[in-house]
Amino acid sequence: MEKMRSDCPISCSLDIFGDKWSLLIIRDIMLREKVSYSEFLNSEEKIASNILVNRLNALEAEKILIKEVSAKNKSRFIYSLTQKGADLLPVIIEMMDWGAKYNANSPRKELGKKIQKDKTAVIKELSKELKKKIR
Amino acid sequence: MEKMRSDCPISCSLDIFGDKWSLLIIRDIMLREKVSYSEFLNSEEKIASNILVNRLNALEAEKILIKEVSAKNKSRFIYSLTQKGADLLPVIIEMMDWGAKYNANSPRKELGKKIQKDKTAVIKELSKELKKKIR
DNA sequence: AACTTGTACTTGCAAAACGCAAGAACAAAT
DNA sequence: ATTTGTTCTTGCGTTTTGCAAGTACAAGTT
Repeated sequence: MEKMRSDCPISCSLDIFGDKWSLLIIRDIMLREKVSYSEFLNSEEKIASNILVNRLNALEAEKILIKEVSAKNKSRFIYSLTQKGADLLPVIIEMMDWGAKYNANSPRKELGKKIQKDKTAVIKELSKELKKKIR
Repeated sequence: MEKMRSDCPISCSLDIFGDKWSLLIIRDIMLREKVSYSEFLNSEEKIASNILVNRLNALEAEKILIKEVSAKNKSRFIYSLTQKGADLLPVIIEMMDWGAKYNANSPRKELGKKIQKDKTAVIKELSKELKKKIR
C-alpha cells in the first residue's frame, strides 16, 4: 500500500477495497463464475473499461487476485482469487444480507434466502467451494 | 437513493457506503463512543470537514444515522445509529477481522482477539449493547 | 492472404469527488 | 465584551471517475 491512513484494521481494509467497484469484481469471481476482463466488463453494473483495468491491477498488486494466461486461449487472461481474496467471502455475504434486508428493490433469491436461514452454514459451504479454485 | 446501479444487494450496499469514509464514521459511533461532528473530525484518519458534513448528511438521508440536538448543550448535535445502521455491525466486524489478518501494521487488540476466538459471540454481545443506544 | 471477431487494454476529455486551508455562524463560558 | 467550542461553508487545486473512441494483437473464417 502507498499510504495507510491509520493502523485501524477497518481503515486498512477500506484503503484496499473502499470504493464502489472492487468488491463487485470480487463478487463476480466469487459468486458468478466470472473470470475474465470481458466478463467483468459485461456485468450489469457496467463498469468503465479504464476503471476495470485500474482495479484489476490494484487487486492483483494487493495479492487479492492473480492473473494467468488461459490454457485454451493464449490471448485470454484468467483472474482467480487468492486465499486473501477468498477470505473476503464473509464481508461479501454480510453486505449481501444487509443490502437485501434494507433494499426493497433487491429481493432475496436462492442464496439470499439461504443466508437468511443460516449465514454461517452458507459461508462454510461456499468457502469450501472457493478453496478448490484458489490460486 | 438517486440512481442504483443494479438490483444486486451487494451493489446496493456499495451505492450507500462504498467509499473510504462512511464506514469509518459508523465505526466511530459503533465501537469508539464518538457521537459528534468534532469527535469524528478528530479521528486519527483525519477526514476533511466538507467530506464529513457530506457523509453525515448522506448517512442521515439513508436513515443509517439520526441527528439530534444535545440535551446538555444546544449548539451540539448528537449522531446516533438507527437499527439500519446498527445492522452494519457484522460488516464492520468482518472487515475488521480481514484487515487484522492481512495487515501486519494492524495487530489485534482486545476486540480483535475476541473476534478471532468467537466472532458470532462478539457480534451477539455488541449487538445487544448497541440496541440500548439505538434511535 | 485478407477479413472478421474476440480479448485486453489505452487515450482524451469532461464531470464529480476529494483534500486542504480559511472563514462564518452562533451558542456557551469567562 | 471577548474567547472558546461546535458545526458547517467556501474557494481552489488535485485526483478519481465516467464515457466514447481507438489501438494492439491473437485466433478463427472465407
